Amino acid sequence: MRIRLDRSTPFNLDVTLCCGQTFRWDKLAGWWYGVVGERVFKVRQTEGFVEFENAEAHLVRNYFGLNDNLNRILSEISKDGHIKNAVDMFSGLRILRQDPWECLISYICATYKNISAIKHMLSNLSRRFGEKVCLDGNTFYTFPKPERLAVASEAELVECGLGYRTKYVHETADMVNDGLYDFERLTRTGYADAKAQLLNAPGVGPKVADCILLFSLGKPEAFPVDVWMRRAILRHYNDHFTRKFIAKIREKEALNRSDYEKLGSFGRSYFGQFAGYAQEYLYHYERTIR
DNA sequence: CAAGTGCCTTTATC
DNA sequence: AGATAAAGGCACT
Repeated sequence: MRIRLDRSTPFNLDVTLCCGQTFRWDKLAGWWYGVVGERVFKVRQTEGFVEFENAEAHLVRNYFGLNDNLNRILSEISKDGHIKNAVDMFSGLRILRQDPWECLISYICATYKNISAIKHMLSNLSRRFGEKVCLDGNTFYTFPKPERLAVASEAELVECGLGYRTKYVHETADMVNDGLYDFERLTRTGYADAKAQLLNAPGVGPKVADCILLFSLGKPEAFPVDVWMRRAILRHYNDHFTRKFIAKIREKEALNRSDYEKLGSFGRSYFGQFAGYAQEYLYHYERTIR
């Protein structure tokens, strides 16, 4: 099965899966394999097409954000030379629509870790607590259900390499298992309200919440600011802030909540309703070019 | 090869 | 309010 990609639907599968928004895809013999829900999606990009197996076209379109009008989004965020450069370089990078539960746990785990370590942790969690699914002779695992992580012992979670994140994951799994989060409803809730609700979960601060909102809850205005984005802002957008503020965030190890929100609202007011796309292009640029 | 640094931060405490 | 320290452990240099 395949989806045609014409000039009005730019897409770059490799960049989309490698840019650090998702952690459980593998490229084997020219095909990307990733578990989406209960199923292993098998996907590759060829001239003019996205080809896929073991999935349905509407699910592929939804997961890879192919319903978003990327040309319109890119022209809307292209406010200056720097972002235009990043957009030209990685054009076709799309924001995925990931599973909110998996995204929530993934980004709780992601705090203060590098991407390879995050992949390692999530792979451990899935292998130990998920369901085995095979395709083309390769073994994959679904992401563990909330009820499974809720009954896991903390010792088991520590063995997956979660470290101090263990109790956050465990308690958040409890909350989700108890029905405290209706992700379906959160996708229909406004950005600020949905964010406030996510912040009630342990291990979820403003940055983690923004990642969940952007990558799984369909809030393209979310503008996560991690160390790379802070660098990008210091390097290319410091004239949008006072000298004093820039000096402060240059020196400090960690951003406090109000400084974080200042940077986030800059992103939203400067780049507009698709600030999250701008963030992902700038983030990827900063990580690959630097 | 050892040791140091950094990592898509949050929370507790003062 | 705002600053500071502590919290795994792995990958990279």
